[in-house]
Amino acid sequence: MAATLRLLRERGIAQLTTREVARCAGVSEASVFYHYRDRAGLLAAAFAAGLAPLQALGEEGLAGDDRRAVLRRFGAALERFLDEVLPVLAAAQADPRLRRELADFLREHRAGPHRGVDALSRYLAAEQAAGRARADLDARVIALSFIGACTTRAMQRHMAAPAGRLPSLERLVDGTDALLRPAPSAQRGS
Amino acid sequence: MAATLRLLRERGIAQLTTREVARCAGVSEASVFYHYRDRAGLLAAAFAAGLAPLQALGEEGLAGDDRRAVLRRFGAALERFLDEVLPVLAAAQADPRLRRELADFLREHRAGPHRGVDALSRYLAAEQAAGRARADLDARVIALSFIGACTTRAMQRHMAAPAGRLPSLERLVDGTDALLRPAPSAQRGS
DNA sequence: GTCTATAGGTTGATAGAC
DNA sequence: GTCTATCAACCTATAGAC
Repeated sequence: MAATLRLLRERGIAQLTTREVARCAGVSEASVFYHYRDRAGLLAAAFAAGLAPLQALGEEGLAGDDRRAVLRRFGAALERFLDEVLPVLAAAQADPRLRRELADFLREHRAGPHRGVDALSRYLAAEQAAGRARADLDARVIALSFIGACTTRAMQRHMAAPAGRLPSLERLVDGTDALLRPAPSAQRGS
Repeated sequence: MAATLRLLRERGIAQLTTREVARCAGVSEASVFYHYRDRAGLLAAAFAAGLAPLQALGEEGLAGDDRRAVLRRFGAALERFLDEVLPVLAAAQADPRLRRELADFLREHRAGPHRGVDALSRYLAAEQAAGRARADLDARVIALSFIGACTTRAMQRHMAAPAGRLPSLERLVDGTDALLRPAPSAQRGS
């Protein structure tokens, strides 16, 4: 399975043949079929293993006094996570059957982008409730925007496009923190 | 070529065989090889055609009096564009050779997420210069965040995940417009 | 330029010994 | 459970007629 995920991430799904997996794992091809029944079973297991981090990415780290530190930690964890998972998600788009299996998996585990949005927007709403963030902003929209920015950065990296032309994570964190800060007038008026 | 792109988007790259393309286009398989030399040539041509919208998506529509209308138009165009292009980008991840070709294509045409970020942030900077948007915000960060949000929405749609759980485009536009508005104090102070 | 026919190679999967 | 040997199907690509 380790060999399968490695091949899937490094070479893509096209070269992920049962032969290559067996060779890379140092076993015979028949062993692969004995354990996973057929290629579809192997891929299903690989997807379940490759997407396991989906559930692990909870709201851990989404707490702390320094909001910029919280955003930085969350953004960095999200991007690390996407670097691992994006290749697997992309591979599932190669075949309609795999696509359906992925959709079922996401539905069954209630996974998807909205999970991160929910978690982050809860944190932002708490910041608003505590008076540390502008209360007139839409927390879910900010959460989606921040997560979307991290996702776009990870995608650009994954496509090996010319890097360094998108704002850095540090700049993204600073900019997001800035727009959350209550307006000076509101602070004076309290 | 139309048949190729249709198969690529609907069934994924795994089932994109020269046989199926020929059958779907109503020609013989040999014709495919006559025109595109080999399967790699066919795929290269399909990528060039499928990614053509990358250049078309300029800053058109990024002007107008009503900022919310501008954002709505830009966001809708971007999501339509992504619905077409994401399947092609995903397919390129199936094979290392295709991946390199895609990276070269993006480099050569200076395409990539940063293009949209540049265009949108120019518009936002103009809004700031005109005093219609908070001048203390990082325009490039806002642009990346808005584009990232649209991208994440398109990705969720593309993965056939349970829809409707992310903020709508309308809500995203309203929320982004809101955080851009100058603070009341700044308006009074002028 | 388009076709039919076919070669050559790769892949998924099975049989059967150990 | 793991191996070797093998098969049947499929896919890319070419040859040659029209």
